[in-house]
Amino acid sequence: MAARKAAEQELSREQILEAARSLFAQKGYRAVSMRGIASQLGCSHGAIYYHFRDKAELFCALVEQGFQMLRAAIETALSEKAGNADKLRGLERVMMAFVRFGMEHPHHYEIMFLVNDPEIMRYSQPGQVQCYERFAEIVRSAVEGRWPVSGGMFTVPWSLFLSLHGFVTHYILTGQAYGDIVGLAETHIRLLVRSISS
Amino acid sequence: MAARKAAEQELSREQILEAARSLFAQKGYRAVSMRGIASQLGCSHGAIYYHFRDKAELFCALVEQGFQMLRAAIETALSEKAGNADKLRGLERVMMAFVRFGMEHPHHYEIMFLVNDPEIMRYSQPGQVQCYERFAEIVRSAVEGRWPVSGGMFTVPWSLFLSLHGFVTHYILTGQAYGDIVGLAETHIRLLVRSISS
DNA sequence: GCAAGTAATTGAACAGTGGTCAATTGCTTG
DNA sequence: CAAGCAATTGACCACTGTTCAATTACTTGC
Repeated sequence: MAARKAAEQELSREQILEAARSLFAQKGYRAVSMRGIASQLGCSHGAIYYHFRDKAELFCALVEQGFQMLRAAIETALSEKAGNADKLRGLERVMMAFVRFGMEHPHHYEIMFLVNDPEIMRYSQPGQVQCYERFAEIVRSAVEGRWPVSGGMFTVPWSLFLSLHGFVTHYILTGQAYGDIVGLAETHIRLLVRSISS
Repeated sequence: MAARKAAEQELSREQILEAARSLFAQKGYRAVSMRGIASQLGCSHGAIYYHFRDKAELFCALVEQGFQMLRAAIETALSEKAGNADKLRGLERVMMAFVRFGMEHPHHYEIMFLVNDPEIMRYSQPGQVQCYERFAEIVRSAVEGRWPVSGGMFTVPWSLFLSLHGFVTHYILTGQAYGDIVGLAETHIRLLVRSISS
């Protein structure tokens, strides 16, 4: 006792992603229901399951887009009229870009780095690995010479990342805006860079 | 068409907390249902609502206990045959204690520092503030002299905390055990302390 | 000793969730 | 034009947190 829509109004993967993106960005993962997305699209919730296996898969498609955005933000920050001489400043800018990205796309960040729902962890997220690899490369390049990079695992990039991660995580939770914490972020990052520049 | 239990078998707040604690510790906040807790207690789910307003209030009661544990862990670490001479080592031990606490009580930590459910954020958590104040005090005391503590907001303790927070957050998410990451934690903390000891 | 009142418990009911699936339909191809 | 396919529907299931009238055990006043 159901029907099929006319070809013009048929549901596309892209349309679903777009509606879902705006909803997830407003309310976060759990607060958005498949029925909610469907009603925004003007279709039934069952239809979405034809295009995506479940809510998690739908969401993870958006997450991968998020990592692409982050990579772009990092490259942009790195190439800002780089004082190539001072790679540490470049690193600082990259770290700021990371914080900024997290604060300006909190719900993206949340799922990219902060989701423990098994239903989401099922899906692998290659974008995350790529993103971190790039960051580590930038750190290594900035530290080169000042620090014994070889000899055992070089965990400095990882420590820096986790320290930024803690910052972003906390301020996302408290719902603050990027503008409110730029100063604190700069102080935080300067302290971190200080620890590797001596 | 219901009944009341005999006085001997009546439900106490403590019993509920105990059952809930073990369940939450195993499965986390969302994966535990009120009906699940009730069935473990051998009562109906409605009965719990007589003792706690809602699921969030029940959980937050456990969180406050968590902060008490954390404070105790910090004090213990600080008083471990302290080389009072070297307060930086004491700080390192306190930071390790923090990481250890997080890793050994991941679900406690999760709700103490990682919950964004509005339903839980409604309840204020005084324990968190107290805990951080104590930590900041220890940092200030360790840094005294080496660093311009006065003059503007002294954000170093906050930066250190966020950097630890990022570490714990990440490894809780990946479900690792404390033993697996002690080494990494030590490296991380040494890097952080390095940034304030120069 | 008994009646009234209170405190605690129950389970049905409600509105919501994610997910499944037979039935139905529009479109496409032979 | 008939057969088949692809897309959509909405009833349905099992579950969630929460509410609340009804019921009962215990306590208190007389």
